[in-house]
Amino acid sequence: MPRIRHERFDCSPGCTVEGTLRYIDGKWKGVVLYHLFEGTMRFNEIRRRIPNCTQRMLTNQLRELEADGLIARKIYPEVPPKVEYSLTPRGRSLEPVITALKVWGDANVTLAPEASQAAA
Amino acid sequence: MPRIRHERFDCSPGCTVEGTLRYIDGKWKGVVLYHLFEGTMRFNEIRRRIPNCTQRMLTNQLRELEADGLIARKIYPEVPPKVEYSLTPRGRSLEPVITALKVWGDANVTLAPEASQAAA
DNA sequence: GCACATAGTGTCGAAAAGGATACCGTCATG
DNA sequence: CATGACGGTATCCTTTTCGACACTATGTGC
Repeated sequence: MPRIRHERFDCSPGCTVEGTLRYIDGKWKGVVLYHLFEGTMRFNEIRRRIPNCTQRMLTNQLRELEADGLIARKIYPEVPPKVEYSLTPRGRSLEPVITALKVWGDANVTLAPEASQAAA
Repeated sequence: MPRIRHERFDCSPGCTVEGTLRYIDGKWKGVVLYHLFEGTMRFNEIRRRIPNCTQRMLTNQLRELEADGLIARKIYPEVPPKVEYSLTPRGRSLEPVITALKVWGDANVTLAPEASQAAA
């Protein structure tokens, strides 16, 4: 998964903004991170909290977050399998960012867009 | 332009995070907003600040930001054409978000990714 | 007449992201 | 023996996004 979005971030002063975006961009990364702030969780625990996300997508997002060093994946060699996800310090340092996103969203985002124009 | 990303944001408590992301997601929106915090600007002024963004892309991003009510577009009926872009109050309210993104980015984003692994 | 600047638009095509679905191995339960 | 839970993969296909490039209109300067 390329995950490029921008080749470099020194083109312009505001480019580090895009740089950060690179990490949380991905359809479910924001929510995943948000939930992980609550604490360590197992795969299906996260899954249940994000019902609209398919298993494949969740796996994808978790893998990318892991590759970016934002979350840690701990496998317990048991049966049935048990895998726990938690934030790394780097991931935890994103908390103010996610919080800012959430605060703005709570104030400005219409929860169900269709409701406002579903008068068709 | 669909710009959906998520159908609704009430599926899970963290979903407003994705809701906010919907507005600033788009390859150059973060930078565009960032630059507009400095003040009103003309089209080519913005363009010069984001050299890697093509004209068509910039137009696109500006149109989407406008449609989302984050920026205002003022056309002066002159020749040669003159169009000014500025933030709306709603757009300005995103400032803490963009700032949070920038702060984290400044601290955590490697400016030129290839430099760190271009040892090929 | 030609090129340049402004602020775009239109079309095309490639690449990436996302979704649906089916499948894997193992153990416990019924 | 069949089923379900766990934590995934593999494959296929569609949608979305991005980038390149050409083209528009008008007025000015040469």
